[in-house]
Amino acid sequence: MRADLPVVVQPRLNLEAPDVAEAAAAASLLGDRVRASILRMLRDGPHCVCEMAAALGERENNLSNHLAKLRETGLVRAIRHESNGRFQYYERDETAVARALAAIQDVLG
Amino acid sequence: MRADLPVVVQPRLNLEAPDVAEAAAAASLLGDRVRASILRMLRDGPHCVCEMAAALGERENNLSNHLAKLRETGLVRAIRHESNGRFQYYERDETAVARALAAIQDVLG
DNA sequence: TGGACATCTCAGTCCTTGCTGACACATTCG
DNA sequence: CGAATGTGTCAGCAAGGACTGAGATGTCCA
Repeated sequence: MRADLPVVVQPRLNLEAPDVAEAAAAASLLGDRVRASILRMLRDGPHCVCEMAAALGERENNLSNHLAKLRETGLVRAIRHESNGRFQYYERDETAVARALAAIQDVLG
Repeated sequence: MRADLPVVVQPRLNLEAPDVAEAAAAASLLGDRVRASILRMLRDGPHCVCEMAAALGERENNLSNHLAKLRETGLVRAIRHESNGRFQYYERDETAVARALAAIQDVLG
């Protein structure tokens, strides 16, 4: 099912550039295996840094770097464990994640 | 509306790494402004290289490089214009695009 | 309080990747 | 055919980003 090609011989030069800044920024974050894994794991609920580091076979400080980027863009936030403040838990900001997905959907959908 | 934190004091080390390879690969392509713009513009129908290059303010060979990457991963395909073979038109492979979106949706959804 | 543990920060290094420039190839038109 | 135009390819360069190592901070427990 292929759309018909335009019948013009001259290319249409009035095509305008779409605004994909938000989608590209979100996709850029998702483009890294570690960050994509983090967001996928946090889909099922909060996890602490050491849990995710162990699951991914990455060092804790490396994961902390990636979490910082996700934190700066608002996709995740850090929360303290009530009974054990030593572990740093993270959870997704579902509103921000939904916005990111919507931006990507506008490009691909 | 925040999910309750696990009551365990010890971190759960049995967490397994999710498979995000396809999502990360797709997002990596989308993470570039030029490629994201291409996919967005092609959403509304085929366009030739010079049209998109003009719209984005990019050189044609640069666009050709990006189109090559999208072609290699199957997201777009090249088609010839019937009445003017000088212009190279591109269209999306909607099946491949839908797969890419589904992979990303599995991570963010 | 001191030690162990979990995390954060940051500079340095290395690798990846986007852009450019030059050239090759194909198609159209005079 | 030869010139002009549109596109593809590729090496080289430069900028960006991921990973590491060392040190600092904060929390729990003996």
